[in-house]
Amino acid sequence: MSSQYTFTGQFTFSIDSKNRINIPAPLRKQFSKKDKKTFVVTRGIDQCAWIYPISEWNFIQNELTQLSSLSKTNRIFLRNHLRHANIIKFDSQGRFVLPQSLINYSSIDKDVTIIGVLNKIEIWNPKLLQKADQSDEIDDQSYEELSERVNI
Amino acid sequence: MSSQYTFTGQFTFSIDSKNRINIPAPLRKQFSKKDKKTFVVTRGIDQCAWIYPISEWNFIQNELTQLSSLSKTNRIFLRNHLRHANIIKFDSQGRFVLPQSLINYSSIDKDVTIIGVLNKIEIWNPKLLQKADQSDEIDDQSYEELSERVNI
DNA sequence: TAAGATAAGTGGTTAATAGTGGGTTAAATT
DNA sequence: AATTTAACCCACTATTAACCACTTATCTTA
Repeated sequence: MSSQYTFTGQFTFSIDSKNRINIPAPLRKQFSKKDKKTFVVTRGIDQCAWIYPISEWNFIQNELTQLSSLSKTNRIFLRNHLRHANIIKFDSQGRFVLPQSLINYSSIDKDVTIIGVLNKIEIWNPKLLQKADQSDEIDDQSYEELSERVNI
Repeated sequence: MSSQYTFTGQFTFSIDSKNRINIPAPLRKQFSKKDKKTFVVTRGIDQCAWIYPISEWNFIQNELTQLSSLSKTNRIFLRNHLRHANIIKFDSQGRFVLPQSLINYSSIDKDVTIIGVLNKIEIWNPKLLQKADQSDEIDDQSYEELSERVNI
């Protein structure tokens, strides 16, 4: 199933004294009415925060409800993926407050880089993103594997 | 069948001198009118307490009645999951008293971490949760298996 | 190209709500 | 009947969310 969202682009904004971050207008405009300015911020797998529009998140959540809590692996997985998920709305100016736990997790200081990655938005400390950019090279072998799945 | 409840997020509160714990407002708001502030607190499989809204609990109970008591595993499982279940309502401030037996079981002292895990809420001693977080790593093999079932 | 108009980003203030503590009354237990 | 326990109510404080205002940037149109 493919998403209705196709976030792209990169923006650098600042986080204010009340921990509010502005969602760049080009991304914000994509939010459909049915999502009512609502989204989920959670831990990314890398050292950043992820934002999913609520309808996207609901889709993921539906898959998670299939996992029984009798399995230990499932319990750990569910706990750690759900407890960091915050349901949030952006205000009339298009901002939201980034929870302190996520500020810590992604080592965000004053400036943030916001990038669109198809069905989600990522919030980075600019320096960490730059570092990840340099170190996280994709090797040729992985590119070969990707080429079989994605036709660019 | 999927639940109407989709609890998420993490909150750290304190338990007061009368053993009352506040249910975080974002979670409390989800309670539907038909559940009338009523829920079941019981032992979690890990060292924590689990909270199910009463309608969720009724659904689980239905599933449990399918298990034959001829099986020893079933007998033990049923016994241990049913005998610690307390039906409770939260007060007009949104608090409830956590039974002493569950305080002991989950080694709760002064602070508690409350996390939403879809159809249930977990109550933890913050230190134990942190410890569980560190020790309960999911190995690569399990991640592989999960990846075939959940597309995140 | 310049000026006006519109939208975007940033900052602060106020009002509502959430969390916490304690006290009083009703109920239950011994 | 007395003591303990649990439910209910009231009140204070801190945090959060809604609101208002200003500046900067971008787009439009003359």
